[in-house]
Amino acid sequence: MQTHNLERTLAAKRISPTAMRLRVLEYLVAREAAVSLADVEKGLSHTDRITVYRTLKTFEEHHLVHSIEDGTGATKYALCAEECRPDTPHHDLHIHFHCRQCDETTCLPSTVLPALQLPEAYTAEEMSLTVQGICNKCNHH
Amino acid sequence: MQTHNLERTLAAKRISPTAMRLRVLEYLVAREAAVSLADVEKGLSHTDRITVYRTLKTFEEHHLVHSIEDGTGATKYALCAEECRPDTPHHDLHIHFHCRQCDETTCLPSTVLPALQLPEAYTAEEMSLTVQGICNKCNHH
DNA sequence: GCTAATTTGCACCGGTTATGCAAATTTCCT
DNA sequence: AGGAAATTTGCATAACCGGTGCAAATTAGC
Repeated sequence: MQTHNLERTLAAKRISPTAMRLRVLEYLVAREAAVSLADVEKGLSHTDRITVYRTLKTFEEHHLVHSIEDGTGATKYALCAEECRPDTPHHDLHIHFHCRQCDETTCLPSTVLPALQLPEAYTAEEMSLTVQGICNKCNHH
Repeated sequence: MQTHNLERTLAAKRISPTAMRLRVLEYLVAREAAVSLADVEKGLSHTDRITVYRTLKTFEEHHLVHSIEDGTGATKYALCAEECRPDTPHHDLHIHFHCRQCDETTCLPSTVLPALQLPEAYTAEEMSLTVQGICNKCNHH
């Protein structure tokens, strides 16, 4: 994502542009990796944790971000791809990569999930694939 | 797994067979689905939660069980397949299926994960694939 | 500008994951 | 079998994450 008009981004997902939401979105855009609630709280000064929490929930409900469980225990959030529409169920069917060295979690949208053959009588609705390892930055010393 | 000699199972993974560990293992064997710490605590009477917690951690360290993050917030544990050796890194490269109706999480070992093509310079060490949906039992009304 | 709706900030709760430490148990050795 | 050393257990206690209720502040609609 580049050259952001933050208000425009919020409006596209039908989110009222309050001061808090603009600050949180600005923080999300600046960061490449997925962020946790604690990350945002530390990154922005003079903010209430609960308000940030609800802001991220609002972003998620309006499909501006998607939540990621990367195994660290804390839910992380990353901006959705442009294709995510505010009214359709969004699918983040890409890999979420957690680097055990720098502890950052990143979306790998280029890696598409292969179709799965589930056993008889199982119905899949959602899926998530998390990979643990060493990311490209940490591999380049 | 069938006709268990519990002591033998523990010994194979180099775990001292204390009374507590035998009880927890017995409970794990009896259950088909993955169990949470709270499940074990409720299933066994007169047990200390912390002790069960540490017992499961010990089982995990010795590769008797593997832990699963199914999105419910609580870590669940399931017995490892026989191939898991106590000294090698264990791979639970099967699907973990969480049924949103009966709320049970099961391992689907028959469904092998296809090899992934990660982007340049990413090194994968572990991965987990969780699928949410309706399981076979709940689909059969 | 004024009213209604939404959003924010504070207090507070609950569940899960953890740690420290003394008592109990198990292991090991003779 | 007995007794010391190592491990394991149980209790107290705490950190952390996610969440709700409610009144004050802010925003939106007219």
